[in-house]
Amino acid sequence: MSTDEKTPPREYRMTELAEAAGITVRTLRYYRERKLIPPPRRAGRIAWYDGRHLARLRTIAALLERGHTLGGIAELIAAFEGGRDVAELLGLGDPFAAPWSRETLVRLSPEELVDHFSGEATAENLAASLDIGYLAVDGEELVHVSRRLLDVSRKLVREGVPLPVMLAAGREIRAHADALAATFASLFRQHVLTDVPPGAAEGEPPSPEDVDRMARTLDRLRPVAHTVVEAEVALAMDRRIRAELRAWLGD
DNA sequence: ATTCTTACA
DNA sequence: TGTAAGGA
Repeated sequence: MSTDEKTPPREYRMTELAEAAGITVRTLRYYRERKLIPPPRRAGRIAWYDGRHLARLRTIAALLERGHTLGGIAELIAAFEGGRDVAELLGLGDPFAAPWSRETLVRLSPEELVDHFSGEATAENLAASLDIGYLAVDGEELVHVSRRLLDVSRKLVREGVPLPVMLAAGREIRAHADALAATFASLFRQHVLTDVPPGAAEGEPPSPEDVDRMARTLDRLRPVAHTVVEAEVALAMDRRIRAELRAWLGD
């Protein structure tokens, strides 16, 4: 049941945007100076802001509420935008566009998100989801990085798992997944990519050919990693279920 | 007169 | 972060 209010690409003057975001004009200007929000469109004397700016301001407010400093938020934003540029530069593009991947991005209006997680769609949970990287802000919409993760989140919440608890678990799993990815990367780096130069860390800039080969080779990690992790998790869950049952039966 | 920036506290 | 002063 989403109310179809008129949401044409509205634009805001400084004062309007500040009021909509619940901050002062001075603060708005301060955020802009600190590169926390993109520059507005300039029409002569007037600075025009749009929904993306408002969304960004809401994100900043949520992160501030959660205890982040302005400096930390600026780094997050820079890393997010910078990382995207680096990926495109390397020709990797959207990682979920790969043919082997079953991941799809899901665009959601804030209203749809509330529909999915009614009572639990709070500013804190939104900030946490942004922080983990499950959600990203794109203009006036939100983008979930994985249809499968989104579906399973809804299922778990319906099963009674509180969203904050689930997000904390997600954070934990993310850490393990990062460690797994690092293991695979190191494996390839040391034993498969032996003929590739050390890298930009301390040396000559790598040739475009090397960059290309590096990207392709690392890309071959993906199916390998998927298979190994899937099989190992299956085995681990098997062992765990047996152990839980044994403990429950009081063995 | 309005809208925004600069500069100082 | 508020605000007075000044440019366009």
